[in-house]
Amino acid sequence: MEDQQVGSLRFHIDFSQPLYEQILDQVRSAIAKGEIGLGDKMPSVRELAQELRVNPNTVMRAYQELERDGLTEKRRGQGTFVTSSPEHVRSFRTALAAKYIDSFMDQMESLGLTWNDIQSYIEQKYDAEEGGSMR
Amino acid sequence: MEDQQVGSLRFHIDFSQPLYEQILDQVRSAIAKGEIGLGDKMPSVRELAQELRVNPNTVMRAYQELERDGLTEKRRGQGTFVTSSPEHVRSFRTALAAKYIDSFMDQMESLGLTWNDIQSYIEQKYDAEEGGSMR
DNA sequence: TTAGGTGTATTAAGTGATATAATACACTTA
DNA sequence: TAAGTGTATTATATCACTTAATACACCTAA
Repeated sequence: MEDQQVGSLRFHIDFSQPLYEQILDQVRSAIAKGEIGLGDKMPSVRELAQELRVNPNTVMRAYQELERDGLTEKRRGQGTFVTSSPEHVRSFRTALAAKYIDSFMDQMESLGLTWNDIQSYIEQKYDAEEGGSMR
Repeated sequence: MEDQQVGSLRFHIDFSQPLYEQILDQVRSAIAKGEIGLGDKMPSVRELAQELRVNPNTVMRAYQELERDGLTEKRRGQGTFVTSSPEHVRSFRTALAAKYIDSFMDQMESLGLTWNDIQSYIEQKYDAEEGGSMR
């Protein structure tokens, strides 16, 4: 699949998952990682839809979820903007991470794996170090 | 939701996910954790369908996937049995765990979390210890 | 004031995954 | 032979997802 750049946002869209979900995840990621700055203007619904060759309603769905998450704010007639509140980003990131981690731990438990099993695998595969990043 | 016991298998089925997927996951888990023994007979397609109040085709779909995974074997006219090969179970468990872990690490990376962030959260929440289990 | 860009809402339609239902067939065991 | 296996087929229904075509209220800049 091909990557697409729209403003400061990068997208890789395929058909493995719902389109609105991929848009949602990738914008979330960009905000969480600071690839798009606090207060920055997002692409308009119509523009992003056109760039990604997707229906405006599909982009809308992703944008509405982003606002519910507190990651964006809308200004009538002006557009959609990334929240200016670092706390909003931080708390959302924490909550989502917790959700992912809990779900992951349930999966591991269902396979009968211990925490040490997981650590072994990860440290071996990702070569994690004290204080290092994951890559 | 209510739990159901069918032979040595426990099920909790709800409507949060596809039915065949829940059946699949829960049988996998039972095999991986040894809750149902190697070589044991599984409930028949019709019996399990009746117990879970689900269509036989839905159980069939889960059973076919289990066989593709190498976790079960079918004997014509006799029924479906858990594989007698510990290696099959072990290799499947390893492969599935790797898939889960990789997907999880991608999620964490998308939120900009480091391996240490994850460790801190888990050790705090699950109170993991050296050599201990996850619960 | 006007023109064009915002987000939003509505209605209609199509597709695919999921699930149910009813039925039939080949095979094995007792 | 009878009953229990897995399997296959056909039809139907529902729901999530997506597209399409419009329309409306709001804001900004010319």
